[in-house]
Order: sequence, then structure tokens, then C-alpha cells
Amino acid sequence: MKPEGRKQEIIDAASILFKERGYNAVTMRDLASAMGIKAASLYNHIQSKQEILSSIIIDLAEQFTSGMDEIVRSELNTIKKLERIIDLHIDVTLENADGLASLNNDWMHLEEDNLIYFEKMRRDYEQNFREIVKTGVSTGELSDYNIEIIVFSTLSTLRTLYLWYPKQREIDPNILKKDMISVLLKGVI
Amino acid sequence: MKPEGRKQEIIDAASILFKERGYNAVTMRDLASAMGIKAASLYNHIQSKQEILSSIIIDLAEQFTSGMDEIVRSELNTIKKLERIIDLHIDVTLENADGLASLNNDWMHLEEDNLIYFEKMRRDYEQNFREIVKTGVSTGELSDYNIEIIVFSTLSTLRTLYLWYPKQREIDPNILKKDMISVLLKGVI
DNA sequence: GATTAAAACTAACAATTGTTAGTTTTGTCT
DNA sequence: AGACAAAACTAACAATTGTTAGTTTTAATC
Repeated sequence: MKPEGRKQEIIDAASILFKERGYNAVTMRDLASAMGIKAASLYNHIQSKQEILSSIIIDLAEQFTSGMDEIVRSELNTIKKLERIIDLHIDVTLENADGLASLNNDWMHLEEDNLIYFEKMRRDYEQNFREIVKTGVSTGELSDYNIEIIVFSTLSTLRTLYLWYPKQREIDPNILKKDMISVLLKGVI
Repeated sequence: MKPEGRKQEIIDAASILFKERGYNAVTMRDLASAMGIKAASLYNHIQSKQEILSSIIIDLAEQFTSGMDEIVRSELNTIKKLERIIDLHIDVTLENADGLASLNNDWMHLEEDNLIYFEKMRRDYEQNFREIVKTGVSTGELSDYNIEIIVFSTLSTLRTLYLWYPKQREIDPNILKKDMISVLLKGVI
């Protein structure tokens, strides 16, 4: 029925191991052992170790890209746009915190085509973010601090949410969003 | 004269490679080649690959630990203490941005004793930070947002400074400090 | 110029790596 | 029960890894 059922299980197990030890420190034997099978059996479901990594990372990067595209196309004001970006990061993090570790730490181990594709998505994402902040500063919606510093500090926090959220699972996501918006935006408004 | 001259060159070269590719993806042959020698020659100066990693990380962690201890022992108010923490991170980043990549991404590849030592320093550092914020909230110096969110968002930004600073070398460190203090603290004061 | 220590070299090792080939087991449908 | 596909297995490969042993080169001191 689900031809991708077992494959997704492998990707999920790999996400956890990659998060704990990093892509290169996890062997196919480690991954197989975590699933209770032998390394060679993995190849009935996946083509290569590299395919696992790119599945994890490219899928997440595309989620961010399409989320950001939607925000950019919207007619919201700057503050609302930034709130939507915070929402986006929190939603993706709640759904796949493990995979985000690979996106943040192991993207450089992607191979040629996927690496280029990923780097383009990342560059575009940052540029979209920067333009939103730039507009906010020019309309007076945001304080006139160095734009790069605003972009950097906000993005740093959002990108490392995955490290922190699993320790705080008791927090209600909506309270998390509200407080995050306060802390991240009240400083720059 | 300097018995550690060549050894430090190796550590510096390794910091750059570890930053670009991560500890496990850099081979001793890669490192030797970057220095214009053969892999076996490295062992005239260092004991193991692991020793290189622990030199980089433990040295930096001890800088943060002693810097934080001094701030904790001081009689400054909460805002001034937070400003000093920001200073500390910026100073360490300016001096050794490459090494900070290993501290952030490869600390889990430290071996038993150094791993335990590092994790204790990290835990203590975060706890000191948390206590400063907690005091600030209770005295009314800081706004009453969720303490963990304040700690997390501030620390995330400071810890990833190393990723960002090399792209912004033209910024004067003092302006960087001033704007960073504004952006990070104005939101929570 | 001989001595000597530092620092490079060549060659090889044992272990581990991702992956393949070929075979057997498992479970479902007729 | 027989057939068939999915998914596991065993065994092995070629390449790469960190590291060691033993040797030669480099460069400073007497």
C-alpha cells in the first residue's frame, strides 16, 4: 500500500542518529542496528546513504522556501510578516526537530547538485528575510538598527529552536509563539 | 624557543578545516596536505587527531567559563552583567571564530573525560546565565517573559556569532557591541 | 666538518567504511 | 499448497581511515 512506509522509517531513524552524532559519524551499520536489521538490508529501501541525507534536508528546505514565498506574496505589513516567519519556524520545528539538526549541521555533506540547490534556497530565504526587514526600517515600522544585525540575531534564534524545543515540550506551542514574538520583535520595533 | 609553535599551526589549520567540513570529514591526510606535509609528519607534533579537537574546544570553553565566573563574581547590576556577557562572546569570536565552529558542532566527538568536562562547563555556563536573567526579572530590571525563552534566544544569537562575523569584517567591533546590546536587550528590558 | 635534535619522509598495518551480489526468509493472495 | 514479491540475510569487495615503525632530510651548534 504505502511503498514509502519502510523508507520513511529509515529516514526518521537516521534523522535521530544524525542529530546525535552527525552524518559522518553514523555508519550504515549503526543505522541498520537502530532498526533491528543488517546494513545490507537497508539497500532494499534506499539507494545510498547520501539519499537519506538529501531527503531529510531538501524536504525541510523546500518547506521553508514555500512558506517564505507565501509570506512574501502576501499583503501583510512588516510586523505581521515577521510574525508569520516566526510561526513558520516554530511549526516546522515542532513537526521535525530531528531533521533540522541535519539541515543546520550537515548540509555541507550534500553532494554536488543537491548542495547547489540547497545553497540557493538558503540564499534566497535570507534575501527575502532581509528585504522584509529593510522595508520595515524604511517605513519606520522597525527601529533603525543595522539591518544585518537584526536579520542575523532573529534568524540565529529561529534556526536553533530545534536544539531547545525538545527540552521544553511542556510549553504550549501558542504560548511559545506569543513569547517568541515578544522577545524577538519588541527589541527591534 | 616556542615549543608549541608548530603544534599551534596545526591546530589553527585544523580549526579552519573542521569549520568547513566538520571533524569527521577531515582526514589527517587532508590536514597534512593543507600544511604542505605528509600525514605521518603531523605525529611529530601532536599525539592524535582527538588531541587537536580537544585543544580547540576545551581552550575555548575555559575562556567562556572564566569570563562568566568573573561576571558572576562582580557587583554589576543585571543589565551591565548581560552587556559584559555580550562583550565576552564578541571578544572570543573576534579572536577565534574558526575554533568556535568546532565548539558548536563537534563537541560531541570529544572522548570520555573531555566530553564530561566540556558538558559540565556548558551546563554551568547556562545555569549562571539563567540565574542572572532570573534575578533581573525578579528585581524588575527585565520584562517578565518566560525566562527560558530569554536565555535561549540570547544565547542562540551569541553562540552563532562565529557564523556571521566573518562576513561582516568591515564592521567596527565597538559598533557591533553597541548594536548587539541594543537588539538583544531592548526587547527584554 | 661532525654532531645532534627536530621535522620531514616512505611504507605499511589493522580496522572500518559504503556498497554489491547472491541467497534465504516472510507473508500475502490465489 | 503454490507462487510471488518484499524484505531480510551472509559474505565479501575496494577504498579509506588513524596511526606506527623505521629512515632520511634539514638546520642549527660545536
